[in-house]
Amino acid sequence: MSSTNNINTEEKILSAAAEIFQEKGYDGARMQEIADKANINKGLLHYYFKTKDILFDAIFSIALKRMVSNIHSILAMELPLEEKMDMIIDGYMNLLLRNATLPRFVINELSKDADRFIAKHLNSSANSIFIDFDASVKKEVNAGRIKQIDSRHLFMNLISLIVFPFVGKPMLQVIISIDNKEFHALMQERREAVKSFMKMALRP
Amino acid sequence: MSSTNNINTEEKILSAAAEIFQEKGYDGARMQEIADKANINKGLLHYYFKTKDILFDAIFSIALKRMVSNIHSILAMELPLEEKMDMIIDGYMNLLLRNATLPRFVINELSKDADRFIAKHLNSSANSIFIDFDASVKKEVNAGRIKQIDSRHLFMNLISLIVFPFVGKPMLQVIISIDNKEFHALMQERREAVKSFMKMALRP
DNA sequence: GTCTATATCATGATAGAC
DNA sequence: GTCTATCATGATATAGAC
Repeated sequence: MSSTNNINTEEKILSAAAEIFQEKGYDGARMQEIADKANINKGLLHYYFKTKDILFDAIFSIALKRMVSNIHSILAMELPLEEKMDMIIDGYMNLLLRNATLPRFVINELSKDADRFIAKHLNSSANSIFIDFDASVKKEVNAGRIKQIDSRHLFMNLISLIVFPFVGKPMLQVIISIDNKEFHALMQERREAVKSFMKMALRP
Repeated sequence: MSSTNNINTEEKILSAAAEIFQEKGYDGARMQEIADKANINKGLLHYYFKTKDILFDAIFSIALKRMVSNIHSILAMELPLEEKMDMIIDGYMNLLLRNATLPRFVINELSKDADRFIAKHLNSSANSIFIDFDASVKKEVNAGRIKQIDSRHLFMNLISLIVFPFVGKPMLQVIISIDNKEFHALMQERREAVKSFMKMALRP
């Protein structure tokens, strides 16, 4: 019997649902397609997750945490600014090279009703960790070790350089006209490219 | 009678559809909601645009062109690299400050089936304009006027810094924890922030 | 051109046998 | 737990009166 089967089936569902939801979004995803991908039928799918919303929330919650927990834990560390930034670059690039559609999914669903999702899925305690980053930047600026810059723009620049190429891939490919293979090679190099670009921009 | 009414109604539909599709995407948009926003009924909506797909294509085509035509025309110009980049920053930031949801919409729908959309909506002649940018960068690098850098990464960096904050707004707000008002103020400053960041990074 | 009413179909969800 | 119906809803699309 089936305490083992339970787990296998539920995991099969979650894994299938993650793929479908990430690829097509909540609105585009079909319970039938998720059931097919998990090799079960709709009835059983609804047995494990009563509604599409409940299943979606399970997937989205994991995705959102994956997307922000890295950065929160790094920002909370006691480290020099440069090391913090390098760690963020390494951490995110590793994550995104493995799961390129994650940020687009999170951003999209978040943008439908950000407040609701944040309240629902995030321990609001995670608040205001950014003030540490801000303090780091001001310290480095005052010590003359980096150029004067607004820490919020600096932070946005950092995240933009890392995340956007993955999110905006289809648009970038239209403009630059490179194929998937070239694109992938470019992303492999990008970890170091972003690190050096940030350092170049900040040198006094 | 109604040659005037035609135009007004069609424009009302296009304007309503643009709002709804951009906000909710193809899958999330409802013909009923578009009809409501245009102050007509579903029957009339289908009289002007036989299917949802046809209406969507009309909207998406405009959005895609708006998103890439700027940049294509600028890249095609005979101008020093720095001026080119400043023009791209100004052009895009103006566009996005006026229509912040445009890039997310384009990227999303594009990512569903990039090839189909590109073939359908873009004169494929627009190809390979990027080689001009590449040549500009190499010239500046060889002349020692900017730091050594891969032109494709440089281009990605430029677009990322401009576009991502608008696309990733909900996620950035989760991490930085700023409200809409602060965010808007930040975007107002950002035009100059990006210009100076790019120049700082490239100085030899 | 514009409206109301309706056909058609797809989807999320449930009921009930095994 | 798993499956096979089946229901109920809501969405696109059409028909036909005005």
